[in-house]
Amino acid sequence: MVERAMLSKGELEVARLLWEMAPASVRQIHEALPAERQMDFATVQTYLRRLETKGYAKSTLEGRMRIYSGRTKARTVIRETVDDLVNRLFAGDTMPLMRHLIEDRGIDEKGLSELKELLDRLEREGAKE
Amino acid sequence: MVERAMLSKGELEVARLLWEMAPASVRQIHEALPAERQMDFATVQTYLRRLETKGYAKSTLEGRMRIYSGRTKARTVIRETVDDLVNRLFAGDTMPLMRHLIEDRGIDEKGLSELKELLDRLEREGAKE
DNA sequence: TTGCAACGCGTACGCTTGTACTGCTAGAAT
DNA sequence: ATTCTAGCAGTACAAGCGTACGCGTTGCAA
Repeated sequence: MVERAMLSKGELEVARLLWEMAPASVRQIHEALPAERQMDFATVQTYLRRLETKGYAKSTLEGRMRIYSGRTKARTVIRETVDDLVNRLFAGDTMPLMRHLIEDRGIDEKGLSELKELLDRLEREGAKE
Repeated sequence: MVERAMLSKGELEVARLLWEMAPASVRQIHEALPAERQMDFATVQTYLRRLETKGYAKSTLEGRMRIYSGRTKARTVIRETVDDLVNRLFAGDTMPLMRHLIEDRGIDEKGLSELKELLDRLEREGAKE
């Protein structure tokens, strides 16, 4: 596994859109940003360039437009990011985060049943070590 | 709610220890750092100072030692931090994070049953809106 | 009583991040 | 042919962050 520099908060936001939409032009990503998250076109450009520099994205010129797509799986980045958070905020223990998510943020009906299902399945398979 | 500057990753680590141990001296926090997380004494000092500046901690001089304790509840900071992560990485949707935690990180027997209990309780109370 | 070890406090400094401007260019419009 | 437009690449730059040195001080050991 290549050692990649960790993504900053801003980069993460852009990366998420990239995973969702890739391949995508700068403009597409820029337009996909949530309205309240106002950000300059050029800023998005910079983020994408940095993502590429750090090895998280690749791009090609399509005519005069640069088209980006991801080069690292979302899942990998998510794992790394969440791991880092859990380490720093909970000394590596997942449960407090889980508790927080469920108790403090609350989940809706659908989430609730999905979770229960997930847990049941895990139980049947035997909990991971 | 006072507008506090967000905590950086490093600050979070120190803040966590502070919540656990407060009231605590710089040295106590420094020693409580996990062995592999090598960090200079002076660095811990700086973090604590910054935590205080940002309004997350308060301190008093006890003889020649500065004793710190938290001034914001852990729960609040955790909420803000996790919210931020969820927003950036999952567009504000909690479920993917939950799924990730359960499926990709795996949980042990104990966690599994605790979670199930939690969910059952929630279900009885009626899922949150 | 002299010196050292421990501590706080101020300061430093290079790196990263957030945010954006500028100059250049190629295609579109007039 | 000339001007407008949209996009890229490069550059900028202040604020924040990670990390730590060094000075002045003080309680304790010798």
